Amino acid sequence: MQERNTLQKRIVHETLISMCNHPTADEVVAEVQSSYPSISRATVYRILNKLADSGEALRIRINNGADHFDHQTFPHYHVHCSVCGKVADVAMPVEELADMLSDTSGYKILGYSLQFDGLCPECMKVEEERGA
Amino acid sequence: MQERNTLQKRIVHETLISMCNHPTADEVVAEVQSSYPSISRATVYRILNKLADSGEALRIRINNGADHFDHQTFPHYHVHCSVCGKVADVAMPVEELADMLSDTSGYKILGYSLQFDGLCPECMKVEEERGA
DNA sequence: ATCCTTATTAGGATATAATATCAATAACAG
DNA sequence: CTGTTATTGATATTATATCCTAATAAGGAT
Repeated sequence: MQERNTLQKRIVHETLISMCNHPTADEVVAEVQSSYPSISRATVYRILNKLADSGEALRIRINNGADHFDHQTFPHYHVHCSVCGKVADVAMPVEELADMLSDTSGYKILGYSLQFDGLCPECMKVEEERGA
Repeated sequence: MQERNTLQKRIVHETLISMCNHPTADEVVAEVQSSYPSISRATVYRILNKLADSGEALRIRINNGADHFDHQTFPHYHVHCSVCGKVADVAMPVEELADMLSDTSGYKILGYSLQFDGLCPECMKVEEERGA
């Protein structure tokens, strides 16, 4: 048996979808528990991680703070306000985006960070050998 | 008096520059303390933050792990191996980079995350009012 | 060179975020 | 319905980073 459909998974995912402000894991916990007090923090964290790992949600890492989650999975980017911490969507091609953002969005862009995740050649080799 | 040139600042910055593996703050602490045991963790963290905030270093946030630092400040990006955790540089224009990376680098790209930091219009307003 | 002001530091305590542990629960295949 | 085992709840623990405070020292003024 591989994976089970539990009430908790459905509730956490639906709650995330209903929240449009790029909530942190703890904000999702609070929202879930407002309707289902018996669902534990560990469960919400576990399910959010699974959603992020499987590509059903995005995890957004912010300097000096908790991870935020986004149920929108189409390719897009995020702006994070250094003062109030709000996270907002950006839906544009990325080249020279920082400048465009400064010019057109009203944001004052101070910096950005792009990061790819995946397997390096060495680890892919190991994975293949384990699988074969 | 605005800012003071301390031995600690020089040592931390020089140590970061000498480390080419995108070290975490704790790795910088260990390296610094191997030569200067009296320099405290809090000091190294403070100085690394200051370097990142002033643009003299880059902070790279990684899912499920500590921040990494990079003394190279020219615009470039990073690949993070999900298995071994290594961080490597990417020096290419970013459009459709994920696909290019998969094809040419030997990495298997599973996802990426781009994030801008700055001030949102509301916070800029507040800042301006405070300054005026 | 010496004094003064105050930015900075050392070291430990504390805060915060996320994960590990493990017994109890419940999904679902047979 | 039953058995297997993935999943959960609750809490402990870890990991990462910051806060706090007295002591130190940078660098301007004398």
